[in-house]
Amino acid sequence: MTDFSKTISFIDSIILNDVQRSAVLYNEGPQLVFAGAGTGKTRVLTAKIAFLIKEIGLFPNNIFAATFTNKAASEMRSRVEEMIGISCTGLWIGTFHSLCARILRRDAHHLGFTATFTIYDQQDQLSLIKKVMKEMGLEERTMQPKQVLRIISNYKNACIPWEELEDTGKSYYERELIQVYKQYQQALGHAQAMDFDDLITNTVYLFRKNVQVLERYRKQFHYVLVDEYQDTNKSQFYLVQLLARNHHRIFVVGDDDQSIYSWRGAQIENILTFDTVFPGTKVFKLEQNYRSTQAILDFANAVISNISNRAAKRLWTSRRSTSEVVVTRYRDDRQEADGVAEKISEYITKGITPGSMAILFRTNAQSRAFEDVLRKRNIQYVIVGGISFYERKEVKDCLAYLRLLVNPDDTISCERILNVPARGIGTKTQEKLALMALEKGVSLFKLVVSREYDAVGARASKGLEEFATIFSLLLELSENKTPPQDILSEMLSVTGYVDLLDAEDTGESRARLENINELLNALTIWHEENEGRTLSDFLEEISLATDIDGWKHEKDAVNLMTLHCAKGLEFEVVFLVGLEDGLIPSRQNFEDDCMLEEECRLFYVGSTRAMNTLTCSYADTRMRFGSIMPMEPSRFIEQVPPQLFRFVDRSMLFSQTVRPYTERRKKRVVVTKKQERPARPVYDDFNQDTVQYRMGQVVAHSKYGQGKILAISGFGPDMRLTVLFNDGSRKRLMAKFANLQPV
DNA sequence: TTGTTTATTCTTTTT
DNA sequence: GAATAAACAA
Repeated sequence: MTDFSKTISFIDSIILNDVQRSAVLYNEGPQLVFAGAGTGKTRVLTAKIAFLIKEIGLFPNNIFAATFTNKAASEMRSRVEEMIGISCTGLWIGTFHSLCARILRRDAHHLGFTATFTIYDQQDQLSLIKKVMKEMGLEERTMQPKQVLRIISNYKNACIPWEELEDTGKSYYERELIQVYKQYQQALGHAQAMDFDDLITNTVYLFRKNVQVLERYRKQFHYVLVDEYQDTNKSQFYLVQLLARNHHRIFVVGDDDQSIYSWRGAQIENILTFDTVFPGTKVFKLEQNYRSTQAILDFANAVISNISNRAAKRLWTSRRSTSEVVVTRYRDDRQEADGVAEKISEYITKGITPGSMAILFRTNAQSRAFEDVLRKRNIQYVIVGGISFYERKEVKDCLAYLRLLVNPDDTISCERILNVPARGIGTKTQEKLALMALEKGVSLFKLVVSREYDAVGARASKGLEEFATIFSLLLELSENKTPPQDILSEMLSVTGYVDLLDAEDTGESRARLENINELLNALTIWHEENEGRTLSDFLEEISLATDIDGWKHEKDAVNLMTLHCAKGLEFEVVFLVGLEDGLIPSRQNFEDDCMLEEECRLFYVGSTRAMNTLTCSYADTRMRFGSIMPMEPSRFIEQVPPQLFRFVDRSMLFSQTVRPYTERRKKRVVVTKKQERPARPVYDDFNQDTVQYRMGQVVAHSKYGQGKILAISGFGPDMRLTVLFNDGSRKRLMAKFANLQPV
């Protein structure tokens, strides 16, 4: 055993429990740390890195640490720096994608790529696959591009190149698919582009193909650490194995109960069979939860207990419960949103910071109802994730211009902006140009800029000339090392992009201009903070940004995000909403037991985000796909013993209110499994002092006389009634002051 | 070729 | 209900 007695004082300065401490100090070989939710995983990982540098004497750049988000990476980096008081700029910490991009920028020339290759996001991938399929004459009807992309992604995640698949296709369909895969990869190559999967797989291919390169990195990385190991896929596993196979200095942390990314190729087996791949693995189990109260943990444990194949563990806590878990039934999604918002404002009044509360949902589409109702109540909120800033049309247009300056082979970007803003280069001209480019063996962009294209129509010819002129100006600026924000603003004025939006002058166009301004600001700030780095670095950074990366925990804003996005976070108060069959578990996963289990784990992940208060809810009906759908409570809720939560039924509060969809509701009542529902409605203490009203009801007012209720909005103390009185006047009244008497 | 309208699919989840 | 594709007029 190595003697670390002299190190005790350093490690003691970090608060660790016994298991955490021994996991940090162990230095005899491969380590697998099972870290349940809220057990201080990040702390262990950070302490481990600090220990390796400070006590084992590794240099920061000897360490390869893969985290799940860039945000986690930069936080860990600064925590390590705090612990050891040494700058850790050399530390290789980041997502697998960022780390691989870094390797590939340096070494992808061995694979025939330039150092400035472009990273294609999902939109770009889709455009490219559609183009490839069109060239092959495949109908989108027979093969859905998205589906094709998913299959290709699966191949890549398993590190199976198309070369291995050629001539193995059993059916016509399969053979065509493999051809698409081949064409797609070759198109990526021609465009000097890689998609997200390529970043990992190409790194693996590089290491497999080129032993010298692999050896160089093996020598550099004395230690490999992986966070969220349960969410790694096969290619990531190969990568880790290639780096650590010889020295076995590997440390992985994860929790099989929180594996929620199998649809992205993640293999839960990676963590469950780790000790057979790395013999002599020492397993550590972190089971003390520091986050949640007993009630929340009991609830979560009950949720996860329905899963068959899991590593044995039992979370415990010493935190006594302050409140019970509540499950609320609502009539529809709007009432749910309103109920949650109402609770939130109650908590705010009690002095709980909005920033310590979160609303978690299964799909991004669910956020809208909450946004509306929070805005109405003047409660600040942030949506974490969702439609990324960098995915907006106008932003992507700008980025496409910049990308072309860095990578003239990037055909997808070129096609995107060749006619944006419109300059008379229509689809027909573009098709002609594509053909010419193919014949001459140059990229579309090079063809146009060098003006080597043959005759085209007069209008198109003028447009192309304009495009070429614009770019010769921009390229010149770029070569003269003009700051990127200046290049961009030059492009915006010379193309007339801004003028067009200015002229439009609608709410939408103004929002777009604002986004463009924000992009200019972001570029300026980045340029100031990253002296010496190139435009290519900026473009990479934003392509690989994770949803959570841009999120700064604001004190005054309630957080809205998907369950996936919430992984690794914690909040004092959590609202888990939309707990209905079809949503969670998602309808698409009904058929597959493995996927159903994953949905269950997702529910578990959501529940364990809560520190003090957990409120779950579901609705009887919900607006989906533009129409109202009847919903059933999630089967996962029904699997939890009823004594572990308090059931509150608010669905009967008003017989009819916002939407009069009586027919659907009648139908729905028949379908209801009455016995399986927790008994009779238990009315929340919420509404005791308000009177029940319904639409169409005839009421009397002390001053205005008799009238009929036309509409009801809000509820509880905020309920407002629109009443048509017999004298023909229409009044909007606060229910609690109006004192209306039923007639 | 461009800008309108209409039809259709779509929602899981993300690097 | 929104975003995209197809269909159509100018």
